[in-house]
Amino acid sequence: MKTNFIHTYVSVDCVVFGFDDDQLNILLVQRDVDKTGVKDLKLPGSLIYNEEDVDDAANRVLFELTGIKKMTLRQFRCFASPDRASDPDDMKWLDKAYQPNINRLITVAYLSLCKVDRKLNNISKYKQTEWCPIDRLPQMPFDHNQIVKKSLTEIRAWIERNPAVVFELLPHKFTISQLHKLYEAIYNKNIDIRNFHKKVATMSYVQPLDEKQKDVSHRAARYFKFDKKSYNRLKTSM
Amino acid sequence: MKTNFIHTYVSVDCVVFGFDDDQLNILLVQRDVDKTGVKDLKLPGSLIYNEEDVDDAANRVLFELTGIKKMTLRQFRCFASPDRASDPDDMKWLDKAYQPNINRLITVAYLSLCKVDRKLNNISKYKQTEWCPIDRLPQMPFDHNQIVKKSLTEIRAWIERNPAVVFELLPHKFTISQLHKLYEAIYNKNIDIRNFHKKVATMSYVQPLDEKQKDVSHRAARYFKFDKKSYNRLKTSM
DNA sequence: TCAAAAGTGTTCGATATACACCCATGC
DNA sequence: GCATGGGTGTATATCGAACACTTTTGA
Repeated sequence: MKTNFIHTYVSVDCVVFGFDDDQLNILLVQRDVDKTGVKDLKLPGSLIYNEEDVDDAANRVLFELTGIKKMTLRQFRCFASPDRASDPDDMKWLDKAYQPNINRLITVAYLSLCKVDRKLNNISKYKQTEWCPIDRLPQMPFDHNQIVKKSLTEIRAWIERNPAVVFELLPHKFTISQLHKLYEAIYNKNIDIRNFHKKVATMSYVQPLDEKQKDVSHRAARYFKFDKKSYNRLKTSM
Repeated sequence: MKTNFIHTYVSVDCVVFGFDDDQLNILLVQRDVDKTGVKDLKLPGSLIYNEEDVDDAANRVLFELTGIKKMTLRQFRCFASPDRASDPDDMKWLDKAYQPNINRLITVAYLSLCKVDRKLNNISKYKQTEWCPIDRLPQMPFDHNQIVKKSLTEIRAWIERNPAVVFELLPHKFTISQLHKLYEAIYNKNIDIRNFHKKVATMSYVQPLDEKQKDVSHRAARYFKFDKKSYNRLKTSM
C-alpha cells in the first residue's frame, strides 16, 4: 500500500472584515516572532485540534481574537498548494509557534464580520491586533494576501445571498448614510443616494427609530435598526 | 508544546452531475468491499498525495473516473466533522482501501459536470460506476448524502455566476427543449417555454445551426450550439 | 447666511411575467 | 386527420438608472 498520501496538519485562517464609515478593513494580528522593526502581520488563524470541526476551530480563533462567542462566519475555500508554506521564514515560524517539521500545511479560509468600534477582548495569544484598510495591506506570510484577495469577491456573493450580514458591520443604530457608504465600499462604486433611499424603503427589516443624531453641524439624520424578526419572516415566506 | 493538533489525511470527493433529458443525475461508484448483495455506492474520491494540491487531486479523481483530462470543476466546501468517518463499516473500508488506523478524515468537496452519454473511460480502480437520479439516491457512506445535498444549492449559485457551465451537461448540438428541461431540472420548477425562447434569443453565445432533428414524429427541432468565443467576448467586455 | 449633509419624486428603458395559437411531422 | 412536440408575439408589471432641488442644523 502506498504511503505517499498526505498526512498533515490543517489550519483555519479568518478574514475578518470591519467598516469604519469610510472603508473596509481587515483585522490582522502580529506574528509573535522576535521583531526586527518591520511589522509582521498575518491573518488570525490556528491549527485545528484533534476532536475539532473546522467550523469550531474558526469560531475558537474568532473568540480568542475578539471575545465574541458566536460570530457570523462563512467558510469560503480550502487553500492547499504544496508550496504555500515553503518560504523559509514561514517554516521557521511554524517550527516555533507549533512544532518542528511541519512540511506542509493545508488551510481552510473563513470570512467573518465585526463592528470596528467593538471592544476586542484580546483574550488571546496575539500580541497586537490591527485594523488594516483593504487597499493598504502589507505583505503577509504564506498565501494570506491571496486569501484576502479571494475573500473580497466572496463577501459580495455572501451579501447577495444573505443581505442580513451587512448589518454585522454597522452599529445597532445606524443612519442611511452609513449603510450607503458601506454598500459603496463593498461594491467599490458610487451608488445614487436617491435610488438607495428607495431601495432601503423596500427592505421591511430596516426600520426607522424615533431617535436622531445629536450635535451634528447639519441636519440630523434619523437612526434605523435592522430587525431580525422581520427579516426571518420575509425569508421563510419565500 | 501541545501535540493534540490534528494530523490527518485529507481527501477530495466529487459530486459529478449529469443530465439525461429528464432529470439530474449524480455519478456514483461502487465501493470495492466484498458484496453482500446490497449495493454500496459512494461519491468518487481519493486521499490526496504528498505533493498534490487539492484541485489537482480532484482533477485526478475525475480523470480516473471518466478519462477526461481537464473537467470543469469547482471546490465548494471542506467537510471536517470529527465523527464523519466514525461508522465502523466506513472505518473498516478505510483500513482496507488505504491504510490502517485512519481515525479521522477531512474531505474537500468538488462539483463537476459531465455529459451522461459520454463514454466513460473507466481507467480506474472503480468496479462500476452508475448514474443515479438525485431524487433517488441511496444511503451512502460517510457524510456523502450531506455533501450531495449541499452541492444542489451550490450548482445553482455556480450557474448564476457562470452561465456557460450548463452547456457541459448537454451534447454539443442540443435543442432549446433540452436546454429548457435542464433549467427546469436545476431550478426544480416550471419555466414558461415562450419566455424561455426569448431569454435564449438574448444569449448571443447560443447559436442556431442549420441542422434539425430527423426521424421524429413531430415537427423537427432546430439544433443549437454553445459558442465559447462569443461567450468570452461578452464576459471580458463586462 | 453659509456650509454640510439629509431627505425627497419622476421619467425612462430594460427585464420578467402572464398568456394562446398555429406549424411541421410521422403514424 | 390526429397526436406530438416545435415555435412564435403582445401586453403588463417590476426593477434599476438617471437626474436636482429643498430642508435642517450648527457655526
